[in-house]
Amino acid sequence: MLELPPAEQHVPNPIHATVRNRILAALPAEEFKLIAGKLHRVELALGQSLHRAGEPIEQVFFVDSGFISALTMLSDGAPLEIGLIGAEGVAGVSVLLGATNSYSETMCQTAGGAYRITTAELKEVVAQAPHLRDLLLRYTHVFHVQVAQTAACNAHHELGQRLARWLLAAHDRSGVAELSLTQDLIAVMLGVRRSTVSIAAGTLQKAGVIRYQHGRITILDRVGLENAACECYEAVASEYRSLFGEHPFESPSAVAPLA
Amino acid sequence: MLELPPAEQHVPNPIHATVRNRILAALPAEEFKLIAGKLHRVELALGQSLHRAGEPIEQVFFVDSGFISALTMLSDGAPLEIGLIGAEGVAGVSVLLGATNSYSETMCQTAGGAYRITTAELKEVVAQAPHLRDLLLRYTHVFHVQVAQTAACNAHHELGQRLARWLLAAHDRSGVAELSLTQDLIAVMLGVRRSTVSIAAGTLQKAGVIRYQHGRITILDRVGLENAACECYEAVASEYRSLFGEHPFESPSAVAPLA
DNA sequence: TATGAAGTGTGCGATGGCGCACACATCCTT
DNA sequence: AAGGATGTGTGCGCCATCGCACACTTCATA
Repeated sequence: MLELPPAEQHVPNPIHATVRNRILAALPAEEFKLIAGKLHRVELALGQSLHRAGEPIEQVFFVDSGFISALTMLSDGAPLEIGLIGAEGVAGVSVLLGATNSYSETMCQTAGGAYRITTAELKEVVAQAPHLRDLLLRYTHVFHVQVAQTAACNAHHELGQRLARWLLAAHDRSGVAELSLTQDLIAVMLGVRRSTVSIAAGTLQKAGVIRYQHGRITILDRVGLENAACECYEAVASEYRSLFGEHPFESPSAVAPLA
Repeated sequence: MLELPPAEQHVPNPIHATVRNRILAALPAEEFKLIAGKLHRVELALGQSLHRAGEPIEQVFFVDSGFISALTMLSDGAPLEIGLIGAEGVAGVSVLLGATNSYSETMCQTAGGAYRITTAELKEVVAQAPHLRDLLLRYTHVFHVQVAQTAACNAHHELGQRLARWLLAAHDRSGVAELSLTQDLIAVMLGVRRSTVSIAAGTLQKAGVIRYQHGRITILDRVGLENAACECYEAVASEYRSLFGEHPFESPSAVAPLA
C-alpha cells in the first residue's frame, strides 16, 4: 500500500486548492500537475447521461459536486440504480480494469460539476502516477462493495429502510440538507412504484425525520434517518473509511490525510 | 490492452497443461513460471470458507474445479449470494485493488480444487507479470458486472427466473449436468425460503427442464433453462465474452486466445 | 389571479413471497 | 429390513409491494 502524504502540504497549483473531488484533492502536487492540464471542467445538468449502457467509455469524470447514479438497464426498459457516485469518486473507472464499454448507464441525479478526461489520457497519466492509480483502484473497490451491498439490500430490506439508506447516501454526496428530488425519481432509482415511495416517505415525514415539499426533500434529523436505515449504509461507509480514512464525505480540507 | 499470445503455444511446464483455471491457463509460459512455484494445490470441500467477511485476505485462490459463492453477510445473520466464482476466476482478487480485508464471505458450493497463493506473493508476482495483472483486473471487472446485475435481478425478477439463472451459472462453472445441490442451499444463496425454491423448482421440473432427486439436480434441457432465466444470465456471460473471448466456460484447450 | 403542469397522498384488489407447520419421499446406516 | 436422517412437496394465513386509478396540493407562468 502506498503511503500518501497529506495533500494539503503540497498545493502550489491554485486550481488544486479549489478541487472538491476527493481523489484529485488527495493527490500529491507532482501527480496533480501531471493530470491537471488534461482535465476539463464540465457542468452536469440533472438527467444528463455521462455514459450509455453498452457504449464505449470515452471520457472519465471526476465528480466535483452534485452526484451521479450508476444504473443497470433491464431489458424491459426499467433502469435500476446500483450505486451512487459523488465527489468521493469517479464515473467510468472501469476502463482501468480493462473495460472498453460501459455496462451501466451513468447519469446525473443532482446538478453539479465534474472534471472530465479522456480515457486514453487517463491511462497515460495513471501509468506515471502511482498514487493516482492506487487511489482509483481503491475507489473501484469501494464502489464494488457499494454495489454488492445493494444486491443484498434489494433482496432483503424493506423499502422504508432502503429509502432512508438512499437519502443518507444522497445527503453525504450532495453535502446539503435540502435535495431536489421527486418521489418519482427516487422510485426509479429504487426500482419501486412511486406511490410506494410516497408511503415510505410519509412515514419518515410523520416521524419528523424529513420534510417533503413538491420536489424538495429536506433532511431534518440525520440521526433519525440513520436509525431508520438498514445496516447497508453503514457497511459501505465503513468500507470507505477503512480504505480512505475517517471522513469520507466531508469537504477535503476537513479530511485527514489518507493512510 | 495487452495482446496475449495463445497459451497453447508456450507450455513447457507440464503442470501448466493440466491447469483448468482459465486465468492461469491463459498465461504465457514465462509468466506462468513466475507464479507456478508459489501456487499450492488445495482441495475444497463443500461448505468450506475461503475468506471470512471482515477478516484479512491472506490467501488468494485460483479456482480450478467446483465453484465458490461470494456472500454478503447481513446483520440479521442471513447470508446472501452476490456472485459465483468458478474456474474462470479467482477468489480474493480485491487485494489487487488495495483491499486488505474481505467484505464478503467466500465459500465452496461444489467441492473441487484450487491453487492458493499468499496475498503478498501474488502482489510480488503481479508486479512482474503484466499479462497476469491484466487478466486479473479484467476478471475483477467481470465479477463486478456479475454483482451489479445481481443487484438489479434481486430487485426485479421473480424467483423462477432467478433460479434458472443461478442454475445456468452453476452449470457453466461446474461443467457437469448433475449437481449436488439441495433446495435448502439454493434458498440461502437466493435469499428466499426453501419452500419457495421447491415451488419454483417444481415448475421447472414439470416443464421437463430439470430433475430433482434428493440433493441432486440434473439439467435436462439447457435451452429450456435459458428460456426460463432472466436476461441477467446472458448479460453477465456477454460481458465475460467481450473481455475474455468467446467461450467463457469451456475447457481452456477449446478456447480461442484472448484478444 | 387563474390555469395548467408537476408533484404527492390515498384507495383497492391482486400477487409473490414470508413464516410456520407438517406429511411424504429418498437415502444411508445398522 | 427397519429406522433415522436428510431432503422435498404442500397448505394456510399474512404482508409488502404491485398495478392502476384518482383526487389533492403546490408551484410556475400567462
